[in-house]
Amino acid sequence: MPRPRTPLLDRRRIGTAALRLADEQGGVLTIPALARELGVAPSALYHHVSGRGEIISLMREELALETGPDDWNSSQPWEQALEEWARSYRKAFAAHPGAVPLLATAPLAEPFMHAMYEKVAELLLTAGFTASQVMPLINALESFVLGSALDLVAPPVMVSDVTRETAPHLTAVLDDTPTDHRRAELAFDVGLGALITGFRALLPR
Amino acid sequence: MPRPRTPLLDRRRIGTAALRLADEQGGVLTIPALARELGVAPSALYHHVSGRGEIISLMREELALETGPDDWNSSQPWEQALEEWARSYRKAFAAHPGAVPLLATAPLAEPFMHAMYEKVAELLLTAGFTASQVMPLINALESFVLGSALDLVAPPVMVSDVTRETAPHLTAVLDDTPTDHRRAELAFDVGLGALITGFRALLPR
DNA sequence: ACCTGAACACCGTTCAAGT
DNA sequence: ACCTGAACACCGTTCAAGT
Repeated sequence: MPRPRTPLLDRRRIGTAALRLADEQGGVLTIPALARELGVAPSALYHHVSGRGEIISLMREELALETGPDDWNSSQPWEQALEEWARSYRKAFAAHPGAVPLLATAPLAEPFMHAMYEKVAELLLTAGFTASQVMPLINALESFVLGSALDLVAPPVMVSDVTRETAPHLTAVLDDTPTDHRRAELAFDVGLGALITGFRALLPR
Repeated sequence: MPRPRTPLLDRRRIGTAALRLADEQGGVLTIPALARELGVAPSALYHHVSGRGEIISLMREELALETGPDDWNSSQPWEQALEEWARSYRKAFAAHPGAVPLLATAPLAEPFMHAMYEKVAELLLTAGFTASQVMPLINALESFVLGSALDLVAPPVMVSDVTRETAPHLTAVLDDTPTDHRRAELAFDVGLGALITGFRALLPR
């Protein structure tokens, strides 16, 4: 067990493996399991990261790499560009649903965030929003995307017999609501559309 | 150390203490610390709850009790009623910012959720939305509220010197954005207003 | 610089024993 | 029924030792 000629580990590989593992295990991520996955001793990880928290940061970096600021096209009407951004953002989470509870509790990590924000900020300023409007708009949309990511793994609302009696409107509504993955899709589509409509209403006409 | 004549513990007290403790400790909740807070041995907790997961459920129940379905008035124009609901929902989270990462990763717990949903479902049906529209609308708004709750404890975006050079639009925008708690408030206000405007646009006119 | 293996403090949970 | 104290498996992290 000497030092290998070529390193077994690097931060990128740790992030990738952690993301895959957490997804498979439904949000449970332990250092021993991660080390096993990577074929090293648990202590080896500490030569590359400062601890568990940083591993989760690496997972967000990995996620951001998969989205990438190039994943959406900002040279089109701002409504469509913004929608494309939000969809690509959420798509990254949807690719690792099991890991979402670990990832969606904070915005994506530093360098990527800046690249993303810069692009969106320019988009919205060009669209005619004021400087003081832009960041709230971005934050609001991001909150919606993170919340919607969590919604991907939310337990379905159950219609028991008591529900049927005590909550007739809810029951009627649930009867017209899909129970599979289309439930969260639908909610995201509706919310995203509404947000953009609402944003447009803020613009001088 | 016999059995006390009157029980030291019940689920309600456990939930309350856990919520307070997690808030103080910034999302860190351990069984030993909780037991110490309650003046009992850690093992005593297992006579009232099945484990750590259920304790977190109790915290959500406690939060829901603080909001309560009576905290907002549904007999007013649906826009205002819906806004009041969303605000009271988020206010509950804002009262325990430190605990948010533990709480916002799932919707509030069972019985309260149903009472809340029933009331909102009736509100939206009466407003003229179709049965198949209502649940997506509720889910979208809830995702936004949960995401906004997480935004309460999001790390602030830092404007370094490199940002200033590589991200001029972002820099300009951040210069016009508050850095204190009003940042998240503003984002919530803007997003909530936009969502409701967008919802209204879905109604037949 | 990079990995191993032993070691430590600590956590979540179980269970027999006590009233 | 409700609590204690001991016990167990397991986790995150540190560190000396090896190349």
